[in-house]
Amino acid sequence: MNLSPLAQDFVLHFGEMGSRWGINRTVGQIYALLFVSQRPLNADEIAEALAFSRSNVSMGLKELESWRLTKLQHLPNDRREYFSAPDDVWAIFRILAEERRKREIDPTLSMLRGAMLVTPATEDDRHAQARMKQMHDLIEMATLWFNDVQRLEPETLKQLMGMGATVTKLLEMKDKLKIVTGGKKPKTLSGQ
Amino acid sequence: MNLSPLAQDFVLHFGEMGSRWGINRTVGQIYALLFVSQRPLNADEIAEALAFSRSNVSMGLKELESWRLTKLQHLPNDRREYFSAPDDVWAIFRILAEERRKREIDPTLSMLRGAMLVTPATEDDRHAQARMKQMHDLIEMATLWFNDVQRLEPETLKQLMGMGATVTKLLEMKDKLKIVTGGKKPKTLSGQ
DNA sequence: CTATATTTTCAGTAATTACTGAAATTTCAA
DNA sequence: TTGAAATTTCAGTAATTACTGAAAATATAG
Repeated sequence: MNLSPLAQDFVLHFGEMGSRWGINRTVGQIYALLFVSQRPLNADEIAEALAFSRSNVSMGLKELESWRLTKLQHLPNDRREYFSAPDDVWAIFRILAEERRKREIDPTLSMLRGAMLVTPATEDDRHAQARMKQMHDLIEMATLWFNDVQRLEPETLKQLMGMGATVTKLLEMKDKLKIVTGGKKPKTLSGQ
Repeated sequence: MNLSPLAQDFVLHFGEMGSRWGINRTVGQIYALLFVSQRPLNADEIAEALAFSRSNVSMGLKELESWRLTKLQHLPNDRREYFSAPDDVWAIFRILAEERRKREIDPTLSMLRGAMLVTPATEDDRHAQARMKQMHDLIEMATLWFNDVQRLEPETLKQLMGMGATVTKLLEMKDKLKIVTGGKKPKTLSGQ
């Protein structure tokens, strides 16, 4: 199994990035390889193509599996397991984002929630707690929003993103629409 | 300088998270300390409060400075530099997101752009390149969107996020509004 | 069942990243 | 200027994270 320069570049890059994305190099390369491969690969093929030890590949695949980033299948007259990447290109980014939320956001949110419950003893603590509350509210809002967005269909998400900067225009429109429907007077937007 | 349990918890937690957020433990703790502190602190005070070496604090502050996450000031009759965190709570998240984009997205995007220029030699390469294009288009769209959103005023952003799941409803509204501006009477909105 | 192919686990080691202390540099009052 | 206070740099070391190879466990054909 020798990779073309095109595939090799992609795989190596994904490996380097992997460590920045919170998955390690091995996992990144394995995913990249499966992502561009036209046919499912077994663990030995992966180990050979990437020059990793068999055990490393095993661990990497296990991690990808736990994130549902592999599809597993068997070929006729072959006991070995064959792996491929899901067709959906969003999959990897959804998973990376989701894992990050779990590791990087949720613990902070719950720490801050705990801090909100403390009765501050000193003036310093009162100030500290007020600052933490600012941060808490911000993160909570962002998290709720993220949850909502994450549930959107890829197609809707695409549409939403495709609107790009017009998102502010939409906000304005929202207010205009309130006028039309006889609702409250809209606040002026501070949008630049 | 001894920290209250409340502040201590926050600072230690931010330190642990720091390494997950792409800033290191030292930098995380220093920022957290400045964030909750009511008054500016000098480097020695920071080193003492966090039990880090003076040099480590120096490097950490330099990094925070490079990200504009500190305000620097001087006190009367004191040569030392005093540091505090910007009031804006968004600041840290904006910076973290921006740094990540630079480190984690942009290099991938340019690698993929390069791959798009190659003329595929084999059927395997044709397939690999098609997959890469899918990924490229997705990342490019997300990046453009991110750039747009990043430029929004905190107030507008807050409003946008506050809408949460209704974001889909907004998409619907967009279509309805077309009807409105086209002269037809609007339907009642189901927006919660 | 038994033998063998396949996969997984894990202790040890390698590679990476973070931190310290000593020395060098900068700043500024006198 | 000068020299003491303040800050920064950096080589060496500590701590963390990733990888390997050997051994154990699991699965399946006969």
